[in-house]
Amino acid sequence: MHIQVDLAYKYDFDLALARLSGDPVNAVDRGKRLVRVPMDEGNIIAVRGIGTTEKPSFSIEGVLDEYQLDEIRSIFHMDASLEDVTRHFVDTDLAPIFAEHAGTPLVKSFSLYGTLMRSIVHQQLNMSFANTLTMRFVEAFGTEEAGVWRYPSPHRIATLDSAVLRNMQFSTRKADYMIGVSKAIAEGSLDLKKLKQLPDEEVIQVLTAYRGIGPWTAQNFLLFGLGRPNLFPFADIGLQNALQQLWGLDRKPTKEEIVARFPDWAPYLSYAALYLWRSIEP
DNA sequence: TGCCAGGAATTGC
DNA sequence: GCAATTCATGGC
Repeated sequence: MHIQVDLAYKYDFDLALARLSGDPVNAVDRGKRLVRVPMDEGNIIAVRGIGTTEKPSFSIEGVLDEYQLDEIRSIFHMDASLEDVTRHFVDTDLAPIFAEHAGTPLVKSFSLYGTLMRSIVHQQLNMSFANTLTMRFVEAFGTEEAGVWRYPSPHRIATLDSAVLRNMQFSTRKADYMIGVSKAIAEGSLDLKKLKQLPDEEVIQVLTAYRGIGPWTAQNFLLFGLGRPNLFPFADIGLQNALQQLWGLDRKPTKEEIVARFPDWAPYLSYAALYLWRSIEP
């Protein structure tokens, strides 16, 4: 079955697909304007762009109920207006990049656990190598169905010896982080779904209590895992580079210089981050 | 070749 | 408390 979803605001699906395809785990076909989403319930839902940026329309394909349709709309940010966000930044220093990439939605990750594992892998590694490692992790321990990869269960990773990951070119430290967090989830002491109900600060407090999860990883989880609108990972080197370029600095901006802009950008700090990242992507 | 990469923990003062 | 150091390896 397929359901058509039309949006009344500007939405650039091709940009969304471009960003999603940055992670090779995602089953994106930019030519067919299609992405297939492995749902937590086990089924796979395809989202196909059948409209334009100015007149966005989507075909949601697969067996799904009302709950899953809501989930898809939430993941792809088809449930709130991007116009409000864009309008908010018109009078700020970020106006040019919001104009250039207008309609870029905040698309969430397809898996909460995957977001966490991927974030740990990406800590202090270049994107290319980090993506290679993430894909290697998923292909070794995850599952695949009809060309769509799914992150492994935390239970599977919890039982691994760190040497196994070490042999796959993960650092011993990263391996310990990933296994440790997976154990907490497998044992039930860490429930990622429950974090949905907590405010940002409490989520950060809960997550950073675990070895390997610092502020950047926790903020990343809030932003791309839970889709929270007001997070800015100021420790992110990519964001620092984007701001250095935007502001024409010959050095990286200081934390103080970045935080000084927050009053203007709030309550949409996540979108400031999203569009800044977008501004330095090819 | 040496520095950097979508950090975090540990150590040193 | 905060800065410096360590981790670990591919990319350029």
